[in-house]
Amino acid sequence: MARPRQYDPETLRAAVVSAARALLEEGGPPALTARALAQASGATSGTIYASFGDLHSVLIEVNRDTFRELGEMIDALPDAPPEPWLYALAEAYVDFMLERKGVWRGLFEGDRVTDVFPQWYMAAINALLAKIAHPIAALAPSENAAERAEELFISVHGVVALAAIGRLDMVSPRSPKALAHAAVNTMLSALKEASDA
Amino acid sequence: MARPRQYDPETLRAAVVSAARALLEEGGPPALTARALAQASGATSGTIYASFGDLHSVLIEVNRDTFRELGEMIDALPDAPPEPWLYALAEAYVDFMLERKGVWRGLFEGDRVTDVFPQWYMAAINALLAKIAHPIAALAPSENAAERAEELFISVHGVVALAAIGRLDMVSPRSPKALAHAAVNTMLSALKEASDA
DNA sequence: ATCCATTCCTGAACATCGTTCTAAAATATT
DNA sequence: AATATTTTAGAACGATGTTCAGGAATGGAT
Repeated sequence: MARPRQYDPETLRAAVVSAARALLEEGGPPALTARALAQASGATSGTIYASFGDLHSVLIEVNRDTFRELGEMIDALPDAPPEPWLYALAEAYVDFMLERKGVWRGLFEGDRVTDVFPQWYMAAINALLAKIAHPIAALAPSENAAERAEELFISVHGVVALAAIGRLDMVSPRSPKALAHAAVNTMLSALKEASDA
Repeated sequence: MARPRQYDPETLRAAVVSAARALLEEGGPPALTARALAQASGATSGTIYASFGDLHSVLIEVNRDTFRELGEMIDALPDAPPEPWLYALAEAYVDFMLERKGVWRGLFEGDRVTDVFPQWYMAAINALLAKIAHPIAALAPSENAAERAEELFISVHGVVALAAIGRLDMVSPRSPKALAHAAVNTMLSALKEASDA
């Protein structure tokens, strides 16, 4: 007793999110406009708003996808002893994010709009931190691995943050990967120094 | 033989830059609009455009001011031995930037619009890096102090980057200052480990 | 078979944005 | 006084996110 749906909701959602990712990669957050999204996904802006509420929600959905992919990427890393695995994780993380500069900017630019982030958002971050903490705990049992993991993540984040917006060269001529490697190396050296003392 | 200037150019420039800083602090880059700037500075948007060319140039001038203030702040730090001085620098840097979150966002968000940054821009960054490298060189003469300085800056940048957009709490419950302190501590430990070996 | 209630979808409309540009304003010179 | 010249004001343009009035399309009721 109503006009039938012209778009399968899930298909539409997927098409919009996929188009959003493409737009983000093309021109960063400013390129993620309602009209461009409508054009690229085949629906009209009104339909997108009916489905997502606003543009920011589209971005959130892109981020959800990105976190899922990041998790899969990490799970696919080959097993290795703690030290090489940590290097591999850091470099893979850098590669992952810098292949998605536009998405990265969507994740980290702009106002924090919600006080409380979605549960899956925090879960994804905590999973990543736990994966960093694990080899650290193995290497330095007397250290607070969770804290060291936070610090290491933040260091690598600094590298990616500058690289993603094309400003890393203002600080260092080295590549993002080399700097991420150095960050891991510094943390590992510090862990050794702590256990020496 | 012409209509007299209604605004002293330098006064106007200063008023606009000052208004721009206030708007940035109020609401971040999105609040830096031509019309709000006109309202707050007493001139009209047309006059601002005649003087600055575009809004991005206003932002650049705000950044110039900020770099100048940052330099003055660092120069005013009390003398101290290398280690405590480095801790003091890191914490002062964090304070400085987090007192200026809006300005910080203006500095690091958005597209890189120019391939080549103004000379004073790079000079300011290099001066900061040199000031970090100096105590490192004193502590670990066998190390590449310039590279270690780049790495330490990037780590602290990671802290500030997350804190400035209100997302540090997603990664760590610790304060920005505590995390900056930890970054310095980790670097110092790594330097010691390197000279031990 | 016709009509209606219901739902879906489109696209025009609104306020605001950066930016441009036409004219008005205001003086110095002729 | 008239004109030339420069400065300023603000309307105008295209684009933005978002809303919403109304057209489109069906199932059920008559």
